[in-house]
Amino acid sequence: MKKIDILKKLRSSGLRPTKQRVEIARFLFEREKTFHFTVESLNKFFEKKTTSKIALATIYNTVHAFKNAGHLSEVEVRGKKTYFDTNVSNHHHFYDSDTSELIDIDANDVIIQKIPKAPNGKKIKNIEVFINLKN
Amino acid sequence: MKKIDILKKLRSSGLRPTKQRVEIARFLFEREKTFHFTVESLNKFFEKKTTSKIALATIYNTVHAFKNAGHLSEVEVRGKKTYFDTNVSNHHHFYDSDTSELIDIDANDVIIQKIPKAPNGKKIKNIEVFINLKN
DNA sequence: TTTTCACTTTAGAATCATTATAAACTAAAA
DNA sequence: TTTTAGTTTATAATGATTCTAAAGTGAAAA
Repeated sequence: MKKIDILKKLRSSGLRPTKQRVEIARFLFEREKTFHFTVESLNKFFEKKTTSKIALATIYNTVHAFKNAGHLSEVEVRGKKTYFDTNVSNHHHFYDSDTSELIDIDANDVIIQKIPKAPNGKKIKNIEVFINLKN
Repeated sequence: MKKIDILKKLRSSGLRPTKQRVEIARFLFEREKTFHFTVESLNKFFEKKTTSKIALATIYNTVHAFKNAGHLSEVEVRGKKTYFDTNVSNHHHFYDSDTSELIDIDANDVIIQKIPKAPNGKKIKNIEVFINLKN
């Protein structure tokens, strides 16, 4: 992902490109593959990089702005922490509760044949398939 | 559900049948249909019944014992509160984020035709289909 | 029956993730 | 420059959950 795209992501999220936000955005989006993270894991990463300490509140704010702009999705995982995904396309997940690891499943790798119709005046927004793993 | 079954549920969860636990168990299991609840909703119910006030910690302990014994399941819902379900059979859910309401979907009403195979030495424990609703 | 002892309940404290706050900081525009 | 709106930050507040320690309860032994 090019620098200009990073700036575009920030602008489209209503965020000025400050030093902290650019760092967060680069860490999230300058990679080959999409990935999953929690605010805690992001925070740990920036704590290790002694060059740049970013306040927890800034990480929360920035991540939420990206999420609201549609640049991040939130994954349905039982538990305390919120998992985010830089893959915002429609897709599904494996979840390994032993390692707390999420693995993406491409939307094309799941075909659902039969689905009940939505109740009383409601419509289906989206369908998430969650496959729990064991050893 | 008969009284003896209530006692059975308690015993099989490793719980002595105390007054508080019997009350909780009866509220959860003495009904025609299964239902969803949170610890908060249970607590509110017992607060209203002025005859019997049950400490929050007791509710948490009892609910967890039932869950560990397999008499309750925990539903995958994004958000702070934990949702429990007295339906412990394999099934799926609609979720209405407007009302925070969960609706059961019978396992037979969802047919999945294609599924990716589990990664590296892992097996599939179970599959949860979660259908988000909108208006 | 009384005693014992393990199990329970309870209120309140502690914890953990997250959100809010308010003061100090930054930077673009007037 | 000065202004002004937007930012970062440390810390406080919140809310769900878990822990703790003291007081309560009850089944079974003596």
